[in-house]
Amino acid sequence: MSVKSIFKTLDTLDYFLSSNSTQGISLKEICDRLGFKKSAAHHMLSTICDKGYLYQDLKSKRYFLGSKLKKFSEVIDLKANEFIGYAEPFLKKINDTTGEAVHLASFEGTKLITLSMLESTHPVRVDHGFLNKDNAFHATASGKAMLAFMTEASQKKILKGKLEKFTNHTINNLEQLSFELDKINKNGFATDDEEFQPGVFCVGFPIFDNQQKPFASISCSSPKFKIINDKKYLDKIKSSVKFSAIEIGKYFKKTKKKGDRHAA
Amino acid sequence: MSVKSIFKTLDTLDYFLSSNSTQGISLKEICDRLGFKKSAAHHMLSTICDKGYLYQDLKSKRYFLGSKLKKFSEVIDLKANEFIGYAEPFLKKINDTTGEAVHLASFEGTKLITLSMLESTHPVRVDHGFLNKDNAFHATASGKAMLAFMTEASQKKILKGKLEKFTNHTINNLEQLSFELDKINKNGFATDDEEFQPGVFCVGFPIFDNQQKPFASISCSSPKFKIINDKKYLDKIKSSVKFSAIEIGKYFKKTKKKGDRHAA
DNA sequence: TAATAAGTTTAACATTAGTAAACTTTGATT
DNA sequence: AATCAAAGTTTACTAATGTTAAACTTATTA
Repeated sequence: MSVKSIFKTLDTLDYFLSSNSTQGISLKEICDRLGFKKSAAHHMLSTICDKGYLYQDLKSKRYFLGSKLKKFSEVIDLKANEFIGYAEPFLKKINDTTGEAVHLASFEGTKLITLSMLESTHPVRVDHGFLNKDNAFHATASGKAMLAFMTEASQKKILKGKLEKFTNHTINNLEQLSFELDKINKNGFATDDEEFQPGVFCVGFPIFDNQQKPFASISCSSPKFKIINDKKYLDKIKSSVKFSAIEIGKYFKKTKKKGDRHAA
Repeated sequence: MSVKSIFKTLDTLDYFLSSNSTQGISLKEICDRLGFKKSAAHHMLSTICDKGYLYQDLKSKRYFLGSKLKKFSEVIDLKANEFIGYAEPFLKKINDTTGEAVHLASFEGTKLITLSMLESTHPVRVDHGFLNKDNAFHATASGKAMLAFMTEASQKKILKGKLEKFTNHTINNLEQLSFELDKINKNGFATDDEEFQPGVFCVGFPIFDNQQKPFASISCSSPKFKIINDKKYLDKIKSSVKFSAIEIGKYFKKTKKKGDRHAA
C-alpha cells in the first residue's frame, strides 16, 4: 500500500529539489505543476512548514527549502563519499581512454543510484546523467552487472513488480532476464544494448566488496553506431572498464571494511 | 489544519536525523520510539522508500537515510553560507573576549534558526546548542532582538498561537511582550533573563540587511550568577556583542545584496 | 525443530485528508 | 484613493483514505 498524502508531500519536496529558483515557489505554482487543489496544498504545505522542512516567507508568502534539510547531508554515509573519492581517478581513466560517458552506480534497497559520473568528451554525446534510473535495474548495464551477482532473494525483491519497458529493446520478461543474468554472471560483465535509451550501448562491470558481494558497478556508454562501425571499439571499452572495476575493488581489500549499508 | 500522516512522516525523518546509528533503524524501533502501530508504520515507510528518502536494506530489513536527501544540501541557500563565513571571525572575537557561548541566529518564516555557534570555554558552561529554539522567538535574546525591529505584521504572524512558557521567567503574554519589544527597539538590543533556560542570561543584538530589515542576530549566553556578582561583566559582554553585530552588518553594505530569503 | 519475534499483507472500518465555498489579503488598474 | 482580480487562507462537511487488527510470512534463537 502506498500512502497518498505522503507521496504528494515528497513529490512536493522533489519539486523544490528540481526547481532552481532562489525566489521560492508560490502556492499557485505548486498547484499548477503538481495538480493539487489549492486548499489541500495549503494544508499540506503548512504541515511541512510546521516541521521545518520548508518555510514560507512572511512577506511574499512564497515557499522555500528549510535549512533543516541541509542537516541530512552531514549525517549521511560518509563511507560512500570515501569510496567515491577512491573510485574517481579510475573513472577518469576510462573517460580519458574512451572519451565516453562513465557512471559509477550502486543501490539503496531496490533502487539503482548514481554515485558519480563523467560526461562524454566527444562532440556527439549520449546518455544524460540527470535521467532517473531508480527503477532501471533491469534495463541498464550498471544495474544488471550488480544484479547478476546477488543472491536470488535479493534479485527477486528488486525485480518484483512490473519491469518498465524503456525502449523496445528493454528486457521486461522475468524468464528472459533470468537467462540474461546467468550469462552476465558467467561472463563477468553486462551490456545494455539500447535497453534503456535508444541508440545507446553500455558496458558494465561489477565491483565487489570484501565479502564478494556486489557493492557498486561502473559503466561506459557509447553511441550504438560506433560499436557497429568499429568492431574493436567495444573491446577497447570493455578492457578499460574491466581494469578500473578491478582497481576500484581493491578499495575494500585496502580498507578491510565491508560495504556497510548493503547486505545483498 | 495539520495533516497527521505528513506530520508522522516528517517526525520519522527527524528521528533518522537525530539517531546516529550507522546500522540503520528497525521497524520495531521506529514504532517503539515514535509510538506507531507496526502495520501503519510499515505502510508509511514503504511509501517513503518508494520516493527514495529512505531505503530498506534487502537483507537486514533495517531502514537508512536515502542519498536523495544529500542532494538538498547542494541546492539550499549558498548565500547564507557566505554570510556565515563572513560572520564567523566576529563570533570568535566575542568568544575570545568573554569566553562565553556565542550564537548566530536567523529565521525562516516564523521559526528561529541557529546559523552558527561557539561553545563556552569556561569550566562552568551553560546553554546547549542542540536545544531546539524553533518556537522560542519570544523567549530568547536572539529572537527578541530581531522581532523588535520587524513590521507589526511580521511580529503578529510569528507570535500567533500560544507563547510557550519555557521557564517561569518566560514572557508568555502578548501585552507584556509588546512592551518589552518596544524597549528593545529603543535600546537597540535584547536580553534574556532566564527566559529560555533557568540560570542563563543572554544579550542579543540584531544584524540588519541593506534595507534596514533584521536579517540575523548574535547573542552571548552566560551564567546568571556571573552577571549578578560582577556588575561590569554585563557591560563587557554588551559592548563586545554590539561591536561584532555592527561589523557583521557591514557584510550587506559590502556585497550590496539584500537578505534574499527574508522580506520581514 | 519448535518457538518466538520481527516484518509483511490484507480487507474492513473509522478517521482524516480533500473538497468547495466563503473569506481575507495583496497588488494592479483606473 | 477606490475598485477589481488574483492569490492565499480558513472552515466545516463528507467521501476517500489511512489505520487497525488479525492472519500470514520470514528470520532468529533455543
